[in-house]
Amino acid sequence: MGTHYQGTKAETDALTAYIKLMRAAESVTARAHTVLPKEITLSQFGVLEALLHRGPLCQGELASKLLRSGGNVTLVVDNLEKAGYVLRERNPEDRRFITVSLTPKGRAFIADLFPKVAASITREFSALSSAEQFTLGWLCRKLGAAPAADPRRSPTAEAGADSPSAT
Amino acid sequence: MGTHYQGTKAETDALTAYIKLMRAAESVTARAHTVLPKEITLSQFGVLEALLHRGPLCQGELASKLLRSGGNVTLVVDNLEKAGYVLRERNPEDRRFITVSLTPKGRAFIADLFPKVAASITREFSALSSAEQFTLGWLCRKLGAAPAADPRRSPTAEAGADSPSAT
DNA sequence: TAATAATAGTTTGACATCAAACCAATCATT
DNA sequence: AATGATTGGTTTGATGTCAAACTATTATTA
Repeated sequence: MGTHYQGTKAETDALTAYIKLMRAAESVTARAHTVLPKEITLSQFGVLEALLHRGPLCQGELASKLLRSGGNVTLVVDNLEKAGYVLRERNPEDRRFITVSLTPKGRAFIADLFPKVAASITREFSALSSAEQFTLGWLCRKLGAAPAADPRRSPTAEAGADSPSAT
Repeated sequence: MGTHYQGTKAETDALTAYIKLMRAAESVTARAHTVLPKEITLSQFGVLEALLHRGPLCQGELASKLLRSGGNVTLVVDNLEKAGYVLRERNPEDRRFITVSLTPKGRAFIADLFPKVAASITREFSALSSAEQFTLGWLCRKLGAAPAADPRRSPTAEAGADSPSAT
């Protein structure tokens, strides 16, 4: 999103902030990503991390935690299952649900890996002071939450879980 | 990235800020995305916008502006070419380069569309004051730029173009 | 109870994305 | 000029991603 565009001040301000937001998100993710071993992807990491910190979940819950479509979760869980990191079990109460849980192998793997990723992200954020990190989080929160006074928005990326201990 | 993880304060601070950063980037993009007509994708929009505001570019330049791999640009340009929005021309000076430019159809399309997307993003950012937008941009800039005192980083997402009128 | 929602997951088709292997053109060095 | 290295693009194979159509299961309701 360039600013070779002659709009109002409000527009150039917003676009300028937007491109920086996107660059920061992409850069930090790309750099944090480098600590992942090659046998796992970022999406797979996300699923394993959710299972580690929240316990077994059904696929719909995973989809809403990760802000991804159901079809996407089906595929990512497929790949994790093939790799032996997770287990699928039909819920006998309501056979529509499938509970996904970590295998011992998966648990050992993610329990070892997560602290490394956390350290990596912490290292990235050390470019900002604690107060700056807080300010950034606060501004992002306002931005992400904003229903933005407009109807007809995509359903995707609208489920909550944005507060501190909530992922 | 949850915070059901008991790490140091620096870690929980960084992770908390990180998840908010990612949520904000995803939410804003998803919502801004909804103004795109269904015949175009976000990636294709990115290429057209770059060509509109910077003129014809070769694929390598597009890749570095958009922080994408060369192979990716090849595909996205393929699809834009099929749709009749862009044109590929070998550079006669140096036949390794391929110059990508907008067709009249492509130019009319993106010239009409861009202001709508700009307005949409501006609407999203109206959740923040002008000063807050500036602060957010400044913090994101520090974060995105940060070489983070660590070697062995991925080459991807490292090419500059982060300042105001620079995309 | 039978017909009809609604819900959870899967499948499909199109596009995106990367890394790695590859090809073609140019440059560098001798 | 010939060899070798570099550079720009393409192809391939694996994964991710969505929306939309589909299946199976449960809930509603007539």
